[in-house]
Amino acid sequence: MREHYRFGPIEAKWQKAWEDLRAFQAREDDPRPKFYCLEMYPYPSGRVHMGHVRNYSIGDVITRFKMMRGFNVLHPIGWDALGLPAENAAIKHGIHPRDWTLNNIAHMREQLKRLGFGYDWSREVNTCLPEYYRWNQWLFLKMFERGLAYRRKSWVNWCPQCRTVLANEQAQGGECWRCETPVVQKQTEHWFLKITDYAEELLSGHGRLQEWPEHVLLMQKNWIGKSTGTRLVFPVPEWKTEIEVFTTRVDTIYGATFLVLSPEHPLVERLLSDPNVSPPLREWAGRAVHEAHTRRDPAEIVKEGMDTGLKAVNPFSGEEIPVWLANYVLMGYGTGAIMAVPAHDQRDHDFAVKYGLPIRTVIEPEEGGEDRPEGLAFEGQGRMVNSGPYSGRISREAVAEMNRYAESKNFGRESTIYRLRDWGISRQRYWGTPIPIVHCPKCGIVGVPYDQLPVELPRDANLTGTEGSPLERVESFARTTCPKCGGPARRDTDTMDTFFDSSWYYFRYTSPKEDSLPVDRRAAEHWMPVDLYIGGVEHAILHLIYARFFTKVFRDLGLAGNDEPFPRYLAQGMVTKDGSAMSKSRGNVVDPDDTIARHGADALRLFILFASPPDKEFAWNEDGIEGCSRFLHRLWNTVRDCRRIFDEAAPSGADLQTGDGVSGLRRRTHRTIKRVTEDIETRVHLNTAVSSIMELVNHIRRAGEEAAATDAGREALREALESALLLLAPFAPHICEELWEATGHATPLVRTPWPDYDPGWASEEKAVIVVQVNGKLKDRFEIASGTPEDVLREQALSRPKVRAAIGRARVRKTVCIPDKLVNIVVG
RNA sequence: GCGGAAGUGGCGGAAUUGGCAGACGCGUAAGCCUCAGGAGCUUAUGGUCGCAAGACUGUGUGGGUUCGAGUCCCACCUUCCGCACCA
Repeated sequence: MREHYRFGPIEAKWQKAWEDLRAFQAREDDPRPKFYCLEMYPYPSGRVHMGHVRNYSIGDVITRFKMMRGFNVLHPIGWDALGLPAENAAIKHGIHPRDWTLNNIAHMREQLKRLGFGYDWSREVNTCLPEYYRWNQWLFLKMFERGLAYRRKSWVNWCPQCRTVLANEQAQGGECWRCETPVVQKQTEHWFLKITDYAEELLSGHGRLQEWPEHVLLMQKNWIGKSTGTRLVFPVPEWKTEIEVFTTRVDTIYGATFLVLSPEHPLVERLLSDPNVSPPLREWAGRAVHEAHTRRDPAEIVKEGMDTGLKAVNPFSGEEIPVWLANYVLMGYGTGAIMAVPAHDQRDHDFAVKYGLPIRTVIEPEEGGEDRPEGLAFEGQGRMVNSGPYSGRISREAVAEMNRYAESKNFGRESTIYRLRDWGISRQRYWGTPIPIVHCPKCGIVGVPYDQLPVELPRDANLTGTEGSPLERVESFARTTCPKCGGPARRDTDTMDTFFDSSWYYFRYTSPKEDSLPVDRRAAEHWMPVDLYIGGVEHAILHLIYARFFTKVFRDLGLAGNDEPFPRYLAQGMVTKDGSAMSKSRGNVVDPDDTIARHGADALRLFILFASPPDKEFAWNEDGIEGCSRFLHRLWNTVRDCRRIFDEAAPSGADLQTGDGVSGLRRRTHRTIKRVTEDIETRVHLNTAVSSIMELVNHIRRAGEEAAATDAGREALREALESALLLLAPFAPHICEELWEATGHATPLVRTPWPDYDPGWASEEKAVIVVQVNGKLKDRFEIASGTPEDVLREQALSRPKVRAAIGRARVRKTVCIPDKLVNIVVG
């Protein structure tokens, strides 16, 4: 072994060795229990960044740990290779998106290999290749057949910068999720996936996700936004039509003094088509529609509205009330129309006050509701008043009866609604999966037959970045014949949202070469579900909810048997530097390649795992990595020094049960094995696992000299040293392999089992008892573990310092906790 | 506004079940080694007071429960995150 630690050649050597060994290739016919460890696959932007390094380092520790623990581990990687940046690069630099993407992948693949991550590269998937995206098309057609994919005209979020339609989720806060440009509204036909069919199951499935962070479940729950109430119809006699509203407070209906429609409500179109409608109303409605979607800061939005002049009839009371339009009613939630109860809803109250509409109290607090604050609606439950036959009833109790009455009279029913909306997947871009649909003037919308898949992206699209869909202008692509009638027809020229790809890629890893179905059912049954999924919390809503949705669709299509893809999800924290996220715009990016060149992959991995727990933010700091680099050098030197000791007097397999200096080292070794095993296995607290390995190594250095004196000592030293290498191997695999080999092992570490600990050795022989007087620490003493309480008490009371602290005070009570402390209460 | 998470040394962070606060690492200081050091080794390192032994104090703030609270309860402050007129 060399005198000094040179990480460069060592890391290259072992990366090649693992590859030659096919150490990370997973096989279905392996009899050991399976473990599927998955990290979110990267977008091939060009370079691996620290967020990737962190994400994949965590996954690699789990992978290597589980392998050493005897599991058949599947640890795949691939590329989320379709999407906007490739196209923007093409426009900017004249490179074809395919070439740009494949070049980036080639470079990033090498970067990942240099980091020493143990992937099964034979399962690599790449979503921009037809071998992958043909299954997007296959899945789309299956969904189309089942009515899960459908086309409708709707207002869509349009990003003028990216020149594409965005899903609501991608336009949160009125800004494009990618470039933060304000989103505008357009009305077009496009494709939706009916995720709302699964709203209830996506919500109830949370019950099975106990191993998810609670806040992620909560975010999803809010996103799904289940709400139970009543649907009611208000007749509009003048137009011989009716307006349907949704309310959670049917008990307040006698206080409904007007109805409000969203400016986007379908009835508004009819209203405005009337030539007699007043110009101000027409103008206001048009403006409100536009503003409804370009809103920036919700706090700035002022409630505005106008009277339509129409009247509707309250189905319970028969009262005729005015119909208004107002900007505070959203078309996207419920029915797009509400009954306004100003006395019992703050928003309605504010609106009624502004426009002088009547406010009628119909609920009174059950006790002492005399001094209600001015200007505030009473939104609580209480006793019903002014409510016809229901007056005097308790509001909470009347709801069920009112629902039944509405249903019996056929003007309403109890109903559940969700905030979740169907997922718009059409994109007017080039670098995506073509939607496998043909538009025939005779037959209408026709799916491309399965035997004609994939519908391949044409290579020669003109990517200028100008308005409209690039595929629309590629005549050779767009012009086709109808699969049904054979007549001339046009292809759908939209491409799919790339979240479609990532919604099922984890299935594809289980059988990446399968060529008759998206996934081989037997392989899916073998590997699914993913046992641990690791990735950034920024995907807590979008990606994770879409993936859960797709898993349920796979199940319903008979492709797989699981309900949930990721029973355990670890939401990894952000990587920051100088107080903010690393980003090009802030200029605080640290390049992993530079760090590897300076300190090696092992030091980088070790540091990124050591500096904070995986689920917390990680603050980069240049000095910190030097500490880890120093630790690896120390480890190297320690092994080198110990080898000299072993060379001089080889361990003879002496009895490890004896020897005094030996037992301390042994206890520490076994305690460390226990601690590290539990930290990785149950808590995934990798930072504390690393620190206890550091402690063990530090201890070996101090104890080495003394231990070297006896046979038993040398044996204990060897045990400690080898344990340290085994425990550290998942974190810093290259140096550990090298040192493992240097200490005379023929089998590589990657094929060596994780060490077991002896519970007897892992427990303490002696306990330090803390003595408190009135809860204040006064003294401590060492005693054999398991010493009974009365002996502890006696010992504690006899200590001079304790006696001094007690003085002449009377001992009222003593509290004894075996192996821990004695607290003497005086006074 | 609603919901959630978190506040511990100069810094990143430990403290697994209510029981020694500050593990491990960084930084800092002194010393050793060295031709040299942005290398290595040793020691010290929450704060205040003290020559010292030691004493007091200390986990965002204020209360509470308890023999004992970083940990449990109540109120508040700050920061971060999510949602945001959701009927």
